[in-house]
Amino acid sequence: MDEKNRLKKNEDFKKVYKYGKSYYNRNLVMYIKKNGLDYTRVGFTVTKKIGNSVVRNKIRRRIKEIVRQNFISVKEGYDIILVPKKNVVDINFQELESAVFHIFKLAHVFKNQGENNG
RNA sequence: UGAGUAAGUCGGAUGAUCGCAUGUUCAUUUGAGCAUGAGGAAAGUCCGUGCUCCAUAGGGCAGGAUGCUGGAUAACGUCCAGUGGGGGCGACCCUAAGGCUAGUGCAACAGAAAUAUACCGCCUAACUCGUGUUAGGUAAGGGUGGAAAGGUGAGGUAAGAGCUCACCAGCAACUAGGCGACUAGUUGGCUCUGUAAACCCCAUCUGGAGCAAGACCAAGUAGGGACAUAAAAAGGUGGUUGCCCGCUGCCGUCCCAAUGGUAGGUCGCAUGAACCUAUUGGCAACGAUAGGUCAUAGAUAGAUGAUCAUCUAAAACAGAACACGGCUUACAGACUUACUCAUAUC
RNA sequence: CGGGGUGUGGCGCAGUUUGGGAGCGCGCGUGGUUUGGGACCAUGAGGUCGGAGGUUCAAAUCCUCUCACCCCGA
Repeated sequence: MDEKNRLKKNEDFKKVYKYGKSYYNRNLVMYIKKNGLDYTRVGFTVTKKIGNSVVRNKIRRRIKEIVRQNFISVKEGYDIILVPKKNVVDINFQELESAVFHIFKLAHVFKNQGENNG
């Protein structure tokens, strides 16, 4: 997972929020959109409702680590934004990992799954 | 041993695997090695500075801030040493603490009366058999209130009253000590309600905005920029934080595909009112001199995480965003030093 | 990062400037009216004035600290 695989520009975030499809479970919300490139970019949004800056940083780092470890099995050509919900504060790393896997399967972004046309 | 007061320190550690940011060396397409990598409050943004820009920051008014004294400091609403007041047996702690005797305002309800007074009461005189009525004196006692015109005691009086005296409190002047806040003493007249975190007065300070400040490079897009004061300088029309004075642009001409500048990028950006050691001035805050240290966070969707093992067990509050000096607020647990009181023993 | 505002019965608000009685509308309870309901009439309950401290005789109001929410600028 290189620097180019990070979603950074505010303009790109706005595009995904506006035109992308959304999936959710009890811990996460995911926005996804085809970007027309040959690689996938991932961004993270942790809102102020989650907690103070220490809590927000910890959650963002954990999600980033989960995505980094499993990035090799994600399909190319998508912009993805992950937004944690408030109950993420109370769950541990393994539960968060299974929540991320669950939402990736819902959106069909793993390489052994079918096409997502979002 | 128990209870307490003050000051200060730490605030998870070590190892292994994967991964991040910056710097540097080697390779120079990918990459590899090494070093470093959040706090005591980084927080709140409550003050003060540095730094940057503003075409008016100049003068005056208004507004704002501070408010016992002396000192420290780049500066402060901070700190130190004192003074007065308050609390504690004590160690010690708290203190927006200038001026209502410059002026104005306000003081509900209760109460007779709220800055002036006579409801009950006390006393005297007249009238009445008498309960009492009328006129006058009084501020001791009662009741109301946060506050009723010094307090306590004695003398005095028809009853009373600083009316007189003693002590105490307060005020003014003088003398002595202290740089000063103030303290001590003497004398005097004889007493003055509270509120300035009410307007206000006095003393001191005060231009505004803020690193998303601002400087440089510069796609797209768009026409833009420079100079001058000639007939008149009067006038008109704009700008200049609330107002006035004052200051200033335009009411002309010329030039240019370059100029200005958005997205984006580079800088600002970390060597600083820095830290350590020694000597030295000062009660202290703090300073002076000499030597030494510095890659020791510097991002821009924003770097510290995940798993395992051991200690003892998972640890509190909490994450730099230009920097610094303070204040305030949050904080599991552990520890150090000095002092006070009580009890017991020697 | 900077600037500004709000917090008062269950809900929406006034009162804060100039300190002394805590109020208004809707809603709620009870009674009346109606064959019954609505509307209407009468009456009643319900508030630590976001929290803590201070000034004052007295604080929703003045001052300081603090918490939550909302809006604006770049």
